[in-house]
Amino acid sequence: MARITGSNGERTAAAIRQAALRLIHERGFAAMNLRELAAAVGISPASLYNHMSTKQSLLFDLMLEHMTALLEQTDAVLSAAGTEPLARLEAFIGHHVLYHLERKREVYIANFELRALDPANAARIIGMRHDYEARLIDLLEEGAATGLLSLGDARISAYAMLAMLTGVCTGYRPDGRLGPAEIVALHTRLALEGILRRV
Amino acid sequence: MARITGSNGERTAAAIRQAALRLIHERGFAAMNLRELAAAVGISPASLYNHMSTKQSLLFDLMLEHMTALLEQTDAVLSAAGTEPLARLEAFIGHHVLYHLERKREVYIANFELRALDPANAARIIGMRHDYEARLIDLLEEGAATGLLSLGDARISAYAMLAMLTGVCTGYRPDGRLGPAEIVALHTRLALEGILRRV
DNA sequence: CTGCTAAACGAACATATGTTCGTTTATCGA
DNA sequence: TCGATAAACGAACATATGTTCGTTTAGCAG
Repeated sequence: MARITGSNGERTAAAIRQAALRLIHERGFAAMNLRELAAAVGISPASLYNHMSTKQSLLFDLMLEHMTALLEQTDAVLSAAGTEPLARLEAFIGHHVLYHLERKREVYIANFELRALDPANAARIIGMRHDYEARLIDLLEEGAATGLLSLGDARISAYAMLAMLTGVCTGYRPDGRLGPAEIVALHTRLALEGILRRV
Repeated sequence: MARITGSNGERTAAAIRQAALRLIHERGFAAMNLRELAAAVGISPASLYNHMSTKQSLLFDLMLEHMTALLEQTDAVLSAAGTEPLARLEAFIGHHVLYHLERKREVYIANFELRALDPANAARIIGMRHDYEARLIDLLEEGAATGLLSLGDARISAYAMLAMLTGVCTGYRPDGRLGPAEIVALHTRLALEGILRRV
């Protein structure tokens, strides 16, 4: 066979990325094979290489796109949130939850397939993750400095919050009992106030 | 070659389990190959099969042992904690964190390699996980019923707490800044009271 | 129209990987 | 002491998998 009528590079590349997200999320990167990916896209395994250089670079590109978008969106949201510490913190939490609900596959992959990356690629993604964590740590320290927050340790608190806010999205189903807005509200309150009744 | 002087089935089986825990944790189940596992144990790939039936059953056995221990220990701890809701909840949290610090590899594997299990095996592990989650949900509802806790939703709160308490252990280093006791204390407080200053 | 490039294909290669087989020898109960 | 069993080995098998190659044809700029 040869080139297919109506074929379009951009469209195929996007289809590959979408299918790869789904398959890596379902099976894991190592367990996903390129024949299966090609079949999901509807092309032959060889044709994948018209749109990517290696399996490894496919994974890296997916992660890089995700981390870039996450950082950019976060900065935009914080800029729009003004200067009041509590508002900024709530803006961060709200955006984090919504983003993680919306792009749960990217998030899952970026969190759990780091070990599948070459060391150099992994270092780059880890660096971006640290940048993201630093945003929250700064917010917490800001809040502690103004007396708004009471932290045992800003870094530990940040990690715990991120673990909670991220982990919960893993179980999210779009057709579930709760909508995104309710999930944001519940988790904002959990993070800020815990579960103990205020007296 | 043939049987090695001093060889002992129990010892080799234990060494396989330990090495498998390490390798699966480092690389993921699909990315761990049996030649590497055998080399880590110091035997030939073929010899692995004197101690396990398939690669799949090795994974399942590791997960089953972990979930069984987790459930048994939890029940023991709760039995010892008496009847006071807050004490029981703190006992659960304390045990959860300590167990997850101590056996972080098992925990990580049980959480993230479910998809590598055969459907029947996965169903069994998922059932045990639900049992575990039910313990916490019960504790939260107990606490809410007595007015101790103020929950938006017991199930969501339970998932969020577990995500936080489990996720944080992923980053734990035995040689780190904080000891287990401090980590327990910080996270108990985070879960119960959040980060907002009490007024 | 025409030719260059993009985008697809089938086929094959080299290697990796789970597993089995036949064999060998240490261990241990009778 | 002796035989059954346990526990190891090297070698091989069948298959899976990432990737490359040469070829073919659609799309599009000139």
